Amino acid sequence: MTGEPASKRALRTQGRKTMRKLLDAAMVVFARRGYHAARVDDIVKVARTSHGTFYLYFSNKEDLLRALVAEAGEVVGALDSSLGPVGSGQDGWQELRQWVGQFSDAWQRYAPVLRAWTDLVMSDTELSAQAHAAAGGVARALAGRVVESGHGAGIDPTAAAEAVVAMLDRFHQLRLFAGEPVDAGALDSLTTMVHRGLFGGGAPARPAR
Amino acid sequence: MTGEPASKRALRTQGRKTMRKLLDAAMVVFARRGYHAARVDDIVKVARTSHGTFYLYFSNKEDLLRALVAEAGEVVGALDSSLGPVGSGQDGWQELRQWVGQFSDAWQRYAPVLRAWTDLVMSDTELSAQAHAAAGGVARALAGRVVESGHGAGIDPTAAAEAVVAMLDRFHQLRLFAGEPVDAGALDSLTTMVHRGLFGGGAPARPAR
Amino acid sequence: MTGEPASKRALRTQGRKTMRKLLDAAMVVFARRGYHAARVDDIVKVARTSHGTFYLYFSNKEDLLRALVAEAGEVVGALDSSLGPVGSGQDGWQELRQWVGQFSDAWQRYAPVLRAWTDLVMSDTELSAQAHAAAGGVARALAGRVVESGHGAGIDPTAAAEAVVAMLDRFHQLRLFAGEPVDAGALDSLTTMVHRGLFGGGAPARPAR
Amino acid sequence: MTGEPASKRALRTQGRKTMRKLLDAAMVVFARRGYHAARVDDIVKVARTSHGTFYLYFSNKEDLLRALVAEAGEVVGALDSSLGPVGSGQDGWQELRQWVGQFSDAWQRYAPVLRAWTDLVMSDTELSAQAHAAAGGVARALAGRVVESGHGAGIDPTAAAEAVVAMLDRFHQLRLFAGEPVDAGALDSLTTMVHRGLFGGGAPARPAR
DNA sequence: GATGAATGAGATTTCATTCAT
DNA sequence: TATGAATGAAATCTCATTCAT
Repeated sequence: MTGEPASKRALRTQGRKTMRKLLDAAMVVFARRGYHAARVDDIVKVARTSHGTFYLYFSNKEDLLRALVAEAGEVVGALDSSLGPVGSGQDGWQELRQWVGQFSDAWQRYAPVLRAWTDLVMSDTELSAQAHAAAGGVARALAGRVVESGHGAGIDPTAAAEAVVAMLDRFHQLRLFAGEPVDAGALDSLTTMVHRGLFGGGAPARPAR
Repeated sequence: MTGEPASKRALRTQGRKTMRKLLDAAMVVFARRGYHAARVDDIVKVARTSHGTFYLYFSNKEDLLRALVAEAGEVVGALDSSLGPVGSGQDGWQELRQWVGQFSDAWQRYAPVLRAWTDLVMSDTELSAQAHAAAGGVARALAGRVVESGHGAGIDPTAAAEAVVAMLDRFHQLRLFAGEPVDAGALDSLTTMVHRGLFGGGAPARPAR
Repeated sequence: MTGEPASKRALRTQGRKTMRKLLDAAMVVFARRGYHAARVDDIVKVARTSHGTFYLYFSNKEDLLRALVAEAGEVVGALDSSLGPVGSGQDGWQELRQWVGQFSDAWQRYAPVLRAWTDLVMSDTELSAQAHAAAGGVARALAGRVVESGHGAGIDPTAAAEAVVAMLDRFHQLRLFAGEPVDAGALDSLTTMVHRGLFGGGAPARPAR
Repeated sequence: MTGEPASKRALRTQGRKTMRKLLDAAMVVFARRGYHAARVDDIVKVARTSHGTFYLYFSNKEDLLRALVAEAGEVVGALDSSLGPVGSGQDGWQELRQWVGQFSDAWQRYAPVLRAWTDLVMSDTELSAQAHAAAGGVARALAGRVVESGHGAGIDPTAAAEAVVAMLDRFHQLRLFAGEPVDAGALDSLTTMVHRGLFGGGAPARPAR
C-alpha cells in the first residue's frame, strides 16, 4: 500500500524478463494456494529469484495481483465487443455459443488470477464494488443485445445480463476448482438455456409444428 | 488444524449461551471484514468475552466457521425439498418464483457466512470439492424438476441446474457485497429467465397477437 | 506461589479421600509426562474431579509436587539411619547391599516424584541448593560409615559419599526412564564397587593368602 | 515440532555469525533460567537480534537446544577414546585422573547445555532412551578398560561403567547447580574411589608394610 | 465440598517488507 | 540489478488460576 511499484521505471530487456518470471511464478502459486495462502517466499522460489528482487518490481503482493488482473482484463475486456446480434434462430444460438466459448477460454486461461482476485475481493469490501463494475462491462454488452432482440419482455435486462455473467463465472469456478472439466456439452447447455431464456430461442430441433 | 474442543463436551445452559454469543459475533465480524481479515481478537471483543473462552469452544477460527456453515447448511438444505413440480404456465412460474425467493432469503440471512466460506474455500483446494458437492444437493432437486417437466430437450439437466444455482449464488454475492440490494424485480427477472430457459415458459402475458 | 494451600484446613474423611485421589493422579501424570508437561487438567481428569477442587486442596501445581516430595522424603529419610557399620569383609558387603537395595526400592517407588522433582529443580536455581541439601542427609550417613571404617585414606568422605548417592540416583534415572530394569545383578555390582572403593572390600572370593 | 529451517540453508559468513550469536545467547539464558523458563524472547534479547531472525535459523527452542547438544556431543564424544589402559598402580591412577579431569572440564564447559538437556529430557519420555544411549558411548570405553584390567571380577562391567558416568554427571550437577565448586580434591577422591572399586587400586601411599 | 466456565498473561510462530552489501 | 539476512508487528493458541453457582 505504501511504496512505489517499480513498474514506473523504464525496464531494460533483462528487467522485463525478470518481471515476467515473477508474474508467471505468481500465477503458478496462486493456482496452488490462492491469494492469501500464497507467500512471497513461494513466488520468488518458483521464479528462482530473491525477496529483494520482488520488491524491485512490485510494491507488494497486492500490486502484483493487480498487474495480473490488468493483463487478464485486456483479454476479458475483449468480450465486451465480441458479441454480435443474437436472433432467436439457429444463427443466434451460434453467435451466443461462440461468445460463451470465448468467455470460457478467457476464464480458463486466467483461472488462477480470477481465483486470487476472488480471494482478495472477499477480504476487501472496497474492492467488491470494483469487481461488480468490472463484471458490469461484459454484462452491459449482453444487456444491449437482449434489448435489441426484443425478447426481453418482462425481464430487467441489466439484472439478467449480470446474472448470466455471474452464472458463467461461478459455474467455471465450481467446476474447475473442484477439478472437474468444463466440457463443450456443458457450454452448449448453458448457451441453450440463455438463448431460450433471454432471446426467444425455441426448443431446439422442434422440426414439425 | 485439528478441531475438536467444545464439540466433545456436553454443554450446560451457560455454555450454550456463550457459544451462541461467539457464533453471532463471528457473523458480525465476518460481515465486516471477511474471513481472513477477521481476527479472533475482534470476535471475542464483539462477544464481550475472552480469548481463552474462544478456544474453549472452538479449536480455531476455521472450526468456528465450519460450525456456522453447518448451521447455514441446515437452512439451505431445506431448499432441496421445497421445489414442487414446475409447469410451463403461470403456476409453474409462481412455484419457481417462491423457490427463488426462498433461496434469496436464506442467502441473505447467511450472507456473512457464505462470504467467509468463499474466502476460505479460495485458499484451500481441498474444500473446493466440498463446496461443489454442497451446491450439488440443491442443484439435484432442480435438475429433477427439469427432467420431469419435459422441456429440457437439448440440455444437460445437471449442468444447467448447477449453473442456475451458481447464478443465484454469485448474483447475490456481486450485488450484496457491492452494497446493492437484491430487489423483488430482479428476482422476478431471474425467475422468468430460468422458467423460459428450462421449463418452456412462454413470454409472459403475451395475450393478444 | 500466591494463595493458601487448603492443606491447612482440617479435613474430614471425604476431604482426605479427594486429596489422596489428586496425589495419586499426579503421580500417574508426572510419570507419563514429567512436571512441566503435566497439565492440571490432566491431573483432575485422572482423578475424576474438577479444576476447582484441585485448588481447594493445593494452592498450585508446585504445592502439590512439594506434598508428594514430602511423602517421598519420609521414606527416603529412613535411609539416613538404616546403614549400619560396614566392614571390609563379607558382612560389610551384605550390610551395604541391603542398604543399596533399600535405596533402590525407595527410588523405584517414588520414581515419578523424583522425575518431576528433577524437572522442577532444573528450572529453579533456588531449589537446586535444597536438592543438594536433601541428598546431603543420606550422604552424611554414608560418609560417617566411611570414616568409621578407616579405609577412607586419601578420600574426602563427604565428596565420596555425595558421589555415591549421586551415582545411585542417576543410575536409576537413566535405566528406568529408558525403560530398562534395575536388576539385582546390577545392584550387586554397584555394591561391590562401592565396597571396594570406600570400605576396603577385597576382590570377592580371594580365598587364599 | 518439525525443525529444519536453517539446517537446510547454506550459510554465508554473516549467517554463521548470527547463528553463533544465538547459540551463545542461548547458553547464557539456559544457564540463568533452565530450558523451560527460558523464553525465545530472552535469547534474542541477549543476542541483540530479533524474534524473526531466531526462526530463520532454528525452527523452535528445542531445535536450538538440539544444535547445542550436538556441539557438546562432539566434545563429550572425545572422551570415548581418550582413556588409556588403567593399571592398578600409580600410573593407572594418573591415567584415570586425567580422564576424570577431562570429563569435568567438558561438563563444566557445557553445563548450561546439560542442564537444559536434562530439563527437556524430563518432559519427553522419548528422549530418555536417547540420553541413555549417549551416556552409553562414554560408558563403553570405560567398561572396556575394566575388563582389560582383569580386576572386574564379580562386577558387571557395563553396569559399573554406566554407574561411574552417572556418578560423575550427577555429582557435577548437584555441586554446580547448587553453586558449589568441583575442586581438584573432590576429583582426586572420586578417582581414587573408582580406581579401587574397579581397577584394583590399593590404598594410596600405604608405603610400608 | 464440588463444579466447570471464564480469564488473560504470555509463549510460540509467521511472513510481508526493508536494508545493507 | 540482484541478493538474502534481518526485522517486528500481528496472529494463533495454551494453561494455571479464579470465580460464580
